[in-house]
Amino acid sequence: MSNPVRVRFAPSPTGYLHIGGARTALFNWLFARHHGGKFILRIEDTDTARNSQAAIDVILQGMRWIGLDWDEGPATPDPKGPSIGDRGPYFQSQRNDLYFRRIAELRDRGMAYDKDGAVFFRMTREPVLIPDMIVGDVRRELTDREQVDPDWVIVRSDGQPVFHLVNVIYDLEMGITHVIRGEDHLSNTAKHIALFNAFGVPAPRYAHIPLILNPDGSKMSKRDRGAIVTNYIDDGFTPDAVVNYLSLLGWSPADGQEFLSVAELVQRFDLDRVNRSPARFDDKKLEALHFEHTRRMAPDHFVRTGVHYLAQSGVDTSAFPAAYTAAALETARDKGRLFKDLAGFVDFYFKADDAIAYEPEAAAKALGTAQREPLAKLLAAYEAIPADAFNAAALEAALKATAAAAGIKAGALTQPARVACTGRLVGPSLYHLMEVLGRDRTLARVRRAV
RNA sequence: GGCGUGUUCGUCUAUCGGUUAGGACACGGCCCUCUCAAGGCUGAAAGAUGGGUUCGAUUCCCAUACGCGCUACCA
Repeated sequence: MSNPVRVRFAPSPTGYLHIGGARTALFNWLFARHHGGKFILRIEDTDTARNSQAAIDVILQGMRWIGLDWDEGPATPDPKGPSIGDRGPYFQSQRNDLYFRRIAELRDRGMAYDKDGAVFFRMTREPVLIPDMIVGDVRRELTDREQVDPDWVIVRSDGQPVFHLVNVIYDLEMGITHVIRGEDHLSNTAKHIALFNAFGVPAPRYAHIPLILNPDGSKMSKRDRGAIVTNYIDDGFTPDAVVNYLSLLGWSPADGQEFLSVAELVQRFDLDRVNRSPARFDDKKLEALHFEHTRRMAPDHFVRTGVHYLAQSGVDTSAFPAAYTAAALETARDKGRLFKDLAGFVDFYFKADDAIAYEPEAAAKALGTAQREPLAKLLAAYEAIPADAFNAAALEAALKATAAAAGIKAGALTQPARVACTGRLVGPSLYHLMEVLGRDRTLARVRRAV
C-alpha cells in the first residue's frame, strides 16, 4: 500500500447494531490494524426521520463491547458533541455545508440539474467497471430502467441529500483509501464511482465482503434474534469469541487455525483471503468458540465478568470474600455455559444454608426416604473430618468409603449430597463445591436434608 | 423482468490442474466419570447439473438450475 490505510465503518442509527454490520466493522478494523492504518467511525444519520439518540448509543456501546476502538469518530453519542480526530464532525447530518458546496460544483459543471424539485445527477450512459479486491473486476451493464433514464436523485425534493451522495462526499473529504462493505452495495458502487469521477478524484479501492445469512439461508432481518449484537451481550458471550467467530465468516487464516485471539487475528488478517460466497450463521460454533475463550480467560477477568452477569440475574456476591467468589465461579468454568446461565449453576454458593430450595424433581429423585439413611451415614463421615482437612480429595475418599461400607454405589450418595448442598441435580463437581462451601456450611446443608 | 454475484461434508471452510479432497463445529459409537460438561479414541459425511478445454479437472471456459444482492426522492 503506497498511502497510509484509512478505512471507515459507517452505520446508520436505525435502532440496533446488526451482526453483519459488526462483521463489516471488524474487517475494516482488522485491515486497518494489520496495515497500521486508521479506523474511522462515522455515523450515517442522513435520514433524519429514522434516527434517534438511543440508536446511536446502541451502536457505540456495541462497538466498545466488541472491542473495536476507533482512531477517529465521535467521542460521545451527541452529534454536536466532541470528536476524536481532526476531520469531524463524524456525524453526516452535521455537514450539509459540505454537500451543498459539492452539489453547486456539480450543477455549475452541468453534471447535475433540477427537476421536480429534486436535484438529479447526470449519470454516465456507459457500463461502469468496478475493480474489487475481493470480487475482481465487475463490469456493470445498465439495467433496463437505466437504459431509459440513468440519471438519479442526489437531493430529495425536501432538500435532504441522499445516502449515495453523502457517502461519497464524506469518503472523499476524509481521505478514505479502502471501502470495505457488504456485498449488498456492489451494484450501487457504479453510482459511487461515477460520482468520484464527476468530482475529478480517484475512487477508493473497493472490497465487497459476502453477506451473513440465517442458518436456513434467508436474509437476516431485525426480527432474527441472532442479527442483533445486543443479544450476544445479554446472552453472555465473551466478545473475543464473537470477534473470533465473525472473523471466520468469509475469511480464513492460511494456517487453518480457528481459535484465534484478537492479536492473532490482527497479525493474520488481510483481504486476499476473504472469500466470495455468503455464509450462514451457526450459533453452535460460536458457542464452541465461546467455551474455548472462556476457559483460557485470565482468572480475574473471568471472575469479574461472572460477577457482572450474576448481578444481572439478581445474585448478589458483594457480601462474600473475593477469594470465595472466585473459587466458587472457578468450579463452573469448565462447564462451557454462557454467562447468562451462570447464575443457575452457582447461585447456591451465595444463599443462606436454610434458603436452599430443592427443585421438586431433584428432591423426588435424591431426597426420598430411601436416601435418608445413607445420607445420615455420609453426614457422620463428614463430621469426622476436621475443618483444615475438609478438601475435595478427603471428601471424595470419605464418600467412597461410606458407600463401600454401606454396599451402595457412590452415585447413591453423591446425588443426595448434591441436592442437599445445591438444590439441584446438575452442578459443579460435588467434592469441589463442598470444599468451597467449607465444613460448616456443607454440614449444615446435609444435616438439613437428612 | 433487468443488472450483478455466488454454488466443496448438515454448517463454516482448505485446496493457487495431478490430494486416499484436509480441518473445525454439529452428529454417531467407545472409553473415562459424582451430575452436567469437559477430555481421549473412533465413525459417518462434500465438489449443484450438463457440456467443453486438457494427458488429467473440485480447480479454467460456457450453459442450465438454484441461492443471494441491487434495481427508491431508504440507508
